[in-house]
Amino acid sequence: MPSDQTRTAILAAAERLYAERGFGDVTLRDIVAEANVNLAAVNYHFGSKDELIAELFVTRSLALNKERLRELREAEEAGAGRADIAAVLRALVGPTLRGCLGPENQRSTPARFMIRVSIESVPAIRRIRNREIDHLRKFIAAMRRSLPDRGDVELYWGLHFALAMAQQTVRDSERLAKLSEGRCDVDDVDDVIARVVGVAVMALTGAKTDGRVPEKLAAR
Amino acid sequence: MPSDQTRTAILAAAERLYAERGFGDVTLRDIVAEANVNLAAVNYHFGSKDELIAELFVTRSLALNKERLRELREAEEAGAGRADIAAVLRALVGPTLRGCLGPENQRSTPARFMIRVSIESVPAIRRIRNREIDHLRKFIAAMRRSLPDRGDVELYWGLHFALAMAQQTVRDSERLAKLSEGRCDVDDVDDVIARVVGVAVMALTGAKTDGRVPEKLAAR
DNA sequence: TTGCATTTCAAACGTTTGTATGAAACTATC
DNA sequence: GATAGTTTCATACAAACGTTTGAAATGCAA
Repeated sequence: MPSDQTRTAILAAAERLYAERGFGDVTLRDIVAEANVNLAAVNYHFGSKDELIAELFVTRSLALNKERLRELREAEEAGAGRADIAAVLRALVGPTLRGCLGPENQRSTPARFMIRVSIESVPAIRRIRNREIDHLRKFIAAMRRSLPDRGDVELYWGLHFALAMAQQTVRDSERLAKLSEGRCDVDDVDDVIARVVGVAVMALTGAKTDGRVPEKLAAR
Repeated sequence: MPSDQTRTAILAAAERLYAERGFGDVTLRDIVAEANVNLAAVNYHFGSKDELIAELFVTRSLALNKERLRELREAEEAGAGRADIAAVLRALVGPTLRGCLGPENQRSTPARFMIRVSIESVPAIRRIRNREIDHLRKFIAAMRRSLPDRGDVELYWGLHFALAMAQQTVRDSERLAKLSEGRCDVDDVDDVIARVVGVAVMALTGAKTDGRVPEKLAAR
């Protein structure tokens, strides 16, 4: 069995650097310096730089999808098969928002890496991204169960807008903070989630809700 | 007076290539080939690659802001100083959406270039982007006039979400098209604008509207 | 220990990048 | 049409990049 100590160090270092500085200006030499391994190690263990990026993306993508689906299942069980639409949307945008916002020290590198992916879109990743569609379809199905009288087109737009608001909030939280002179608190993760979900629910139903987690669920 | 024929050719070629393929993989040699000028011309006329990008961005940024403000002024005049909130938001997101969506042949290179800027965020541009805040503040002011009983924090979030939905729609219209199997028509620009504005208005007021241009205005 | 496979390492390779150079071509003024 | 200023051009340059190489080091079974 091959020792994968070096492999793991490279993956961790690469993810950290990509999350921080983006793909554009992180070189293999940066990565191996951060990981304290030899330059040739990347090509030895992964074949090429692109394959390293691809492996990182696939791993994190599967993990994010899994967490989203876990929360979705939880929501559907709580609603006896017909989840509250707000809960479905929380399962969709919650994992990303929780991982990327909040106090500096508790933001997760994986979540910030995934945001980089959504920002920069390098060729190595663009080729694999198709599986995302199938994943999102599961959420469309859940939304359909939750709002059976809405047309599919409305559901697509609702999901699209929910993801848009969530992603843009992580991507450009700085601009919002500057614009509002700090009065929009993007570190209050629960508030941000409630806002995004609230607006998305209104987009889908026309009714006003606050998008917050109901007491009975939030208590657990 | 120096002839700026070469200058103009370079600017046009660079904008086209950047809009199409992004900053990441467009080299100076690509640009001069497209513009049919010598390699050294870029450094002669612009000083460096970064200064070329910066000039492009500043030009287009000013033009976009100008068009937005023109539509905003039009909306405020139509409302006698107190514009309909939907009209304010249309002035904000309309120019970008109209330039980037719709039939292939009528999409504008400048608009697609600006979207690239918002996607990739190269260092050369990140340094200049601060002026954007001041521009957005003018829209906040207009929104405040339009909805005087809303708190500023709500206005900030509303503007943020409106821009988020608009930008994500242009950035990833392909995913929405695939997800919906073509049933969300992102080429119907007026419909997209109405949806984005409609949701943003609901986010701001809690009331449902269709976000469409009122007949009396649409007729002009 | 011996022998073999795996892993590390320093060094180099071939490209590609943005930029610099100096001569040639062009333009306009006198 | 000679001169000075501007622009073009082929070419070169140094730096940075991902990748390759072959030898040294290491791990492990016999």
